[in-house]
Amino acid sequence: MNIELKQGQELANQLKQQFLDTTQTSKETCDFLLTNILSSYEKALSILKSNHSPVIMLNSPHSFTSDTSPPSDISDQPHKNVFRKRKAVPQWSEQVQVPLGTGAEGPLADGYSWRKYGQKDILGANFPRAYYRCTYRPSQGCLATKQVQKSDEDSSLHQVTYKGRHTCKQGSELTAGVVVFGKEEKRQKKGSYEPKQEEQIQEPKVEHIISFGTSLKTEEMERSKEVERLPSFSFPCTILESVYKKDHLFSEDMRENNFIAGSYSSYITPETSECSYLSYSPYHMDNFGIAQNLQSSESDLTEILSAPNSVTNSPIGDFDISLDPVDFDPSFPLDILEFFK
DNA sequence: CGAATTTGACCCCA
DNA sequence: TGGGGTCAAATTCG
Repeated sequence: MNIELKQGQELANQLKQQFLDTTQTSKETCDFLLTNILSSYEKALSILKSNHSPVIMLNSPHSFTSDTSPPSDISDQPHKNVFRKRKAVPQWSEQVQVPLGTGAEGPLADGYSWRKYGQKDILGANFPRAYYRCTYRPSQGCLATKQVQKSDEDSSLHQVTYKGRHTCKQGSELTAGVVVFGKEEKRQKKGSYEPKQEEQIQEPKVEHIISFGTSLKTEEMERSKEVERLPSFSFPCTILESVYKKDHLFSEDMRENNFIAGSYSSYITPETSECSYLSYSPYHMDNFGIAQNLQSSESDLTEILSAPNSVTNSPIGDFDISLDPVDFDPSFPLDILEFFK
């Protein structure tokens, strides 16, 4: 796997050089490089995938709606600058699939310490929804929260909705690859739906997890409700797309609080044309050696990438622009260059 | 014994 | 008014 990744890195570097010298960049060259990069990643990730890693499936990009967004958000304020600061709490959701028979019956840690503060039976849902907030909320004022709800259809599937960003500095000095599999449910109380695995797993944070993409995340942060609800938004099959659940939003002010969205490696399988799969496997990613400090790098990138938006007033359009010139496969992680920093 | 979880009550808003 | 989200006292864990 390391070989494949190394190769991908090399190819990405070549591609980077091509970008730097756009006058001599041929479409064929880029195409070739990208094809090989994708191939390398596909191989590497398939290895990961077969390693009993929990799989995170981001929600289908085609299900964008505005369930939780005020319907009047656009229509009522059509002339407002879409990039105005919004105080909406950034929120997004993921579907976390936990492999059976691994001892991990619940959603695995996402790199943060969470403390459960409530559980609620949800109308129409077979399983209750659990509410978590950052463990360090009292001490550091971190307002990040998440909700976890088991899927009705597949009990191994958990819908995880994150709200807010972590502003805390968690105990991230733990050894990489902390294995939480096998942590047994100790309590057998009735009504205890949420496996304990969910809690107090202080993963080494994103530094040990392949980044989902700095540039991608930045774009996410540039998004507003209005943008997401534009009907013309139709990325065919991208990680970007799948990140944005229909009824959840990314607020542009996410960057202000060092929000981390890229905690998972991502890839698209050839067979998967409608959704993205994120292999969330911090336990097997030690070999990547990719230590990204997203919290420190994203603000700069945000500045860079947000520039076009301010001109075109169309983040979506900017996406296209950023992809088209090089015939980017939309499923290809946009942050490939950052990926190998 | 401090920290985390449970769980019924309470609050808010559509 | 009811459903979803949060609070906080009681309970359990380590």
